[in-house]
Amino acid sequence: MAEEHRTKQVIRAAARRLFAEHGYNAVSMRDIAQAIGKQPGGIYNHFPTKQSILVDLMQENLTRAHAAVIDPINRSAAPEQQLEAFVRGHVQYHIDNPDDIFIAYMELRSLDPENATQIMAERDRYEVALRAILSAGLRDGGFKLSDPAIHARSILSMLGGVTVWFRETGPQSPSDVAECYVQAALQSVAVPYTAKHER
Amino acid sequence: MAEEHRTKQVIRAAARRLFAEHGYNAVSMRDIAQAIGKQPGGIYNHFPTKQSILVDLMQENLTRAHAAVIDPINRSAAPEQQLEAFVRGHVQYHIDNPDDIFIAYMELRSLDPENATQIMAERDRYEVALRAILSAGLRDGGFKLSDPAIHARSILSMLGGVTVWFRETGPQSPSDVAECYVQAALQSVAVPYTAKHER
DNA sequence: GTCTATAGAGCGATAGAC
DNA sequence: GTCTATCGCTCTATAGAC
Repeated sequence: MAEEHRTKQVIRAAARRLFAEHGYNAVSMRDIAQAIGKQPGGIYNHFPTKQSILVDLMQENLTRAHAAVIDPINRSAAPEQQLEAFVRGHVQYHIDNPDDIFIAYMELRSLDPENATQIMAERDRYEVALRAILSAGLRDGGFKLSDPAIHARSILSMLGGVTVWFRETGPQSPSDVAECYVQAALQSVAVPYTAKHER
Repeated sequence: MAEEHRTKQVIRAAARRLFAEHGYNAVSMRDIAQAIGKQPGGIYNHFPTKQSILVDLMQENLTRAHAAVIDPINRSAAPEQQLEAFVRGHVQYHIDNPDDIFIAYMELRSLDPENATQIMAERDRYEVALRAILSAGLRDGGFKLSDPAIHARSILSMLGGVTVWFRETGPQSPSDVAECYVQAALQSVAVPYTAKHER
């Protein structure tokens, strides 16, 4: 990967923080310029439009999330273990990248139509990966669920909430939080009245 | 006056729809005026500022949600039944009022500080009600959970996701969705967590 | 109570010096 | 690549006719 200009990275960092805190529409190019100690016009040497900054941040986030959560999952392991790995990685990524996650959830509607289509297509790849795990568990009898698509969205919705309140809580460590969600996710698809699987 | 009241309600309905669709900051007074077939200046005969429209919508939503979900719960019933009633009412209210719910989640940061404090205080009353149910279930042994505060937020986060995707799904009826969430919520507090050893 | 008209401020984006 | 300066536009809110 080519080394990118330092100023561009500084702009990214400032925009990420400001977009997450105030929302894309509430942040002006002047705000970003002030945050990095430069003049507003200079930003256009690195990004052609304000919208392009948002698209850049969202694309980079999706690429990193897929690499951090989906790619490491052992696709030949049992579905229960795959789901546990997914939940753990997902929660950890959310905790490690709260601003990117917040932007991803909140600013889809701030994208121009063509950009929104592209970002949502990339986003779908993430949900498809979870759905594949649930479908595998449904086929081999390890999971009990009515519809993999519904449960995939239910789990993602539940997991998505972690960034809403994690910063507000005090003594819970990231692994505590991940443990709580792993339990909830596995239970939500668990087969009742069966012996616990061996570990 | 009846005429005044009617116009104010029309403004509310238009603002609710537009704020939910595009976000508070992306909607102008001109947009609202155009949506109701009036001129922008006339809106100020009914609301002193644009912000006051948002506050009005959020307050009304919280009042209605509390009346529809919390108030009907039988506080002398078993915690399991109270939790089920809460989840069912909560999901139903979300399905019935998607725009209000979306605004409540997305536009807290668009509020001026004093308005945000007031709205969040009212919001807390809702979470406190759920926490009381979980604590009651913890005391009488019906629930097994580590921390009512954590599980209350976990459940609310999970339930909050329903409006994100419910419109996108096809054949599921509201009662199907409520059933799915009732099961997930009850399971998340009804099964004891068995700590797993580190590998 | 709704209209027309506009004030005053802030916006994204551009031009050109250096 | 950053600066100064500014264009053209949109915004919230107000003033005053009717």
